[in-house]
Amino acid sequence: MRTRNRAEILYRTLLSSYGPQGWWPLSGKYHRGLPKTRSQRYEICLGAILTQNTAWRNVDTVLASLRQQKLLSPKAISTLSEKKLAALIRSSGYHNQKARKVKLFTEFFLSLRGTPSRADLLSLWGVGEETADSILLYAYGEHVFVVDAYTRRVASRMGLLGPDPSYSETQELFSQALPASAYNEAHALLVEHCKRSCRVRPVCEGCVVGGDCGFAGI
DNA sequence: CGCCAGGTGGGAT
DNA sequence: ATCCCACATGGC
Repeated sequence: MRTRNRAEILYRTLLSSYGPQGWWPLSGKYHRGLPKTRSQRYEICLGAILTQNTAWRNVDTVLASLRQQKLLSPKAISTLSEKKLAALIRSSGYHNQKARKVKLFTEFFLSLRGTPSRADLLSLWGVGEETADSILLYAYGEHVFVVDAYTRRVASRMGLLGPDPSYSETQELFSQALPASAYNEAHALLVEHCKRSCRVRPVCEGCVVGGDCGFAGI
């Protein structure tokens, strides 16, 4: 299908233009490949929750601060009260809700053996589709394509999908267009692309996608 | 200073 | 199923 082909071309264009992104970012550095330790895995999960509708910069501040206070571990978090935790993660926004989410997730994480199922993740209060898929892909190396607001924006503006595409149809498009080994990199590249060019108020000048996007821009 | 950021859950339609 | 809204801080 032509749409699939264009999605694949988009990925190749972004990769050759921006280079490999080396995701998931951990506090203070970037991490390539699967997390090596349980601690890194936990940090990725925490970041996935804290970054919900929030700029990564604000999340990074929180993670670095938790790390410095030796609180960046499931056991340490589990000993904190929800109120204490909320104060510690304040600058990531929605801190009251997120404190509850993190507490619930942490209990889940401590009881985990091996890789969680998507359904188990989704059953947790505060874990929706994007967060579940981010955790599966970046913390556990499962071959799941992560859809976020950026992914939908690009796909929609390029005419790969209609306006306001659903999570599942967006996921299906990219899942079928790309090899599973590229899911990790593709998501990271789409984020980078939207930060540089495909913003809410698009900066079409200098956009690497150029002619393959019919979006009029501003 | 208003806009925007790697969403989610709950309630109404 | 699909809208609509609350949730909150920080940087540009």
